[in-house]
Amino acid sequence: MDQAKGTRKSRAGGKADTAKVDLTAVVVAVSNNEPCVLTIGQTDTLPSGPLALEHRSLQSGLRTWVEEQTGHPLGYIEQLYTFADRDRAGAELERRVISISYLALTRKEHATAPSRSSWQSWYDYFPWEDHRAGTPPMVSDLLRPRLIEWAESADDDATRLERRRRAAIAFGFGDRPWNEDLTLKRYELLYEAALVEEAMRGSTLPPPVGGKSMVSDHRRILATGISRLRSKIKYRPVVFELMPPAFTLLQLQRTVEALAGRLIHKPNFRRLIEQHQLVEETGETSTETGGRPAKLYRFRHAVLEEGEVAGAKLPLSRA
Amino acid sequence: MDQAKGTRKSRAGGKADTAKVDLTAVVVAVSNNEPCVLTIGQTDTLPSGPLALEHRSLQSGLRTWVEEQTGHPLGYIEQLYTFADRDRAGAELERRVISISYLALTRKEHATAPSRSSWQSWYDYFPWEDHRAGTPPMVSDLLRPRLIEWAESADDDATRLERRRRAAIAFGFGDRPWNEDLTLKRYELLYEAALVEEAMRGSTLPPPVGGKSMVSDHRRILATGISRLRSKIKYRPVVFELMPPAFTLLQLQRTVEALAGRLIHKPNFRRLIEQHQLVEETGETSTETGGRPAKLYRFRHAVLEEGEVAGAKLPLSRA
DNA sequence: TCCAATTATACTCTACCTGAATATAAGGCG
DNA sequence: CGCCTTATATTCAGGTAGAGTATAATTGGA
Repeated sequence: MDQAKGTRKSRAGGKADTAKVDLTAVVVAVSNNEPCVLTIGQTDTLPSGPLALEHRSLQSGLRTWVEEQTGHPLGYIEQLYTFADRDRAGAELERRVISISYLALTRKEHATAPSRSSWQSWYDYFPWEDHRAGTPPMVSDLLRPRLIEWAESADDDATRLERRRRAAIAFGFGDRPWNEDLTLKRYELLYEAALVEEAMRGSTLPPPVGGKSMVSDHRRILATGISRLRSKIKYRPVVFELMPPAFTLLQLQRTVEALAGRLIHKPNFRRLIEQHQLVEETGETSTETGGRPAKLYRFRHAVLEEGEVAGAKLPLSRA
Repeated sequence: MDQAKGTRKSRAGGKADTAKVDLTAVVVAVSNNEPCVLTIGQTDTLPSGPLALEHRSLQSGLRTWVEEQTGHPLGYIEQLYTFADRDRAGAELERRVISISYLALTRKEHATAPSRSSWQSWYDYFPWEDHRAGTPPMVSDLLRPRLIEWAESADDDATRLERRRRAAIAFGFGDRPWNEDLTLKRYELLYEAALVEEAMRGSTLPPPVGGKSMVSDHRRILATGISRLRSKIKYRPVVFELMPPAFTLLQLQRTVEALAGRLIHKPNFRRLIEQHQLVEETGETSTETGGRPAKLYRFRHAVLEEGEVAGAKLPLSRA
């Protein structure tokens, strides 16, 4: 501690209390009922860049980098989390790297310029997170046995029990319900169990359990973004950031389902949307749905002005 | 943007993409039904210190600083927000300052060493946030007229309407309900209206509207912590971090009320606690309450292990 | 001693919210 | 025309939350 105090006083000079600050964005869009994240290059890398002095704020720095790297101007953004794991700093660096991550919601059509960015489905990175068609086979056939194996490999009974319990809660084993919000917890558990590629860099041991990995800790950041978004759609009307100006109620439902990774009871979904007056009819209808034409709706922007007081939430309340 | 790109390439050398990183803690305890925050010195300053290379992580750096400055080892902590306002950097500094803030919950008794720290009531800094005895007079008599004045001073009708609406939502004017979670929003509104001291540093204009201010942006950080905690007690059993090992249900209720700044319907509170099985009887009773002796309870730590799946939430759902 | 004040604990009633199922309407298409 | 598909409306039961009321067990004082 005295050491730490020492570094404080030397703030003007040394590298000890100086850091490189990186801004990283999880940019989300949904199209064709598939939730996507924006990556740059062919390298499974999230848009990011160092905070610089000419940036007026963290947010404006982030917007600048993302627009430059991907051609997407950002609308809605919110801060996610700040990471500073030691292993983020390459061994050759004498400086720590801080990574401030943001969640951004947009639509693919908003791109203004072609660029070397591309959209990837969430579920390419997290195949165990899509429960829209029921529990994915890979969960029961692959993850579950590997996690049980991991639990059993613990040294003492208490740890074994604890690991089994954590896995059961996170993945909904046994008769427990699956909770879509726990994306980050699930990823961290798989990391701890060394079942994802990132956890075993430099190792030669058993192969990872599935899902593309990403550069450095970007998959963890993506998991953080998914968790946050899945929670948030339940109590704030943020889905509409991902919708076109006019949409049918089923399109809206499918978008929510894509994000949540689970299906919703249709009549109840409509009831909630209507009773919270989140939308209003445009007067038009769409016949492109195969059956009876559906009314088109637009988001009632007034709900944003009505304050967080009133409901303004979406279903998915609990499994 | 080209400019920004330029700085990126020069990352190895210049000061442009280098920053000083500060860790700041909002340490909360409740005693005598008063929610308190830990400050150092006599200067209304939150415990804080620069992140240094020898810190294993952000959290451990924070724990080190707080323990050194206040003698309080920390238990529960969670990250709040990362700030990087330009005006945080003193004009003389060529480097940006990043401030990563945390919320910590503890009990005053946990102090291990005497120190130059002290506990201050939240409501000394935010007198408009305590609605336990009804809406405070200062809100109706002082804040409301000043906010209306501010709204009216806008240039155009749209802005005037917008300002009145925002004030009404944030403070629950008219027939709107008061929402205790909006602490940060209220502070930001007062800041924007230049009704708090921090907003008018260097100005000579009308006096601020009340409440002690803090060093630099520490009052904003405290507001962030209060907002987060007031939201969180509704869906996670974090209050128990602030309780002694054994307590009566009324003590528990008073603690929640102290945090929320509003009163709770007693029978409903007990019902919720019991039906979520958050506590278990110790078998003892307490007669120090003046009337009929009250059963003593302890927190059922098992609920933490039962996963965020089950309820585990507290009342205060909506006004 | 016994009453009054104080707090603890238990019970009830109603409105609303939620999950789930069912019924009817309006298009396309062979 | 009749069938398939999707849209839209309605109903029912269980649970939750707000609010009010009743009874129990102490202390302190008349």
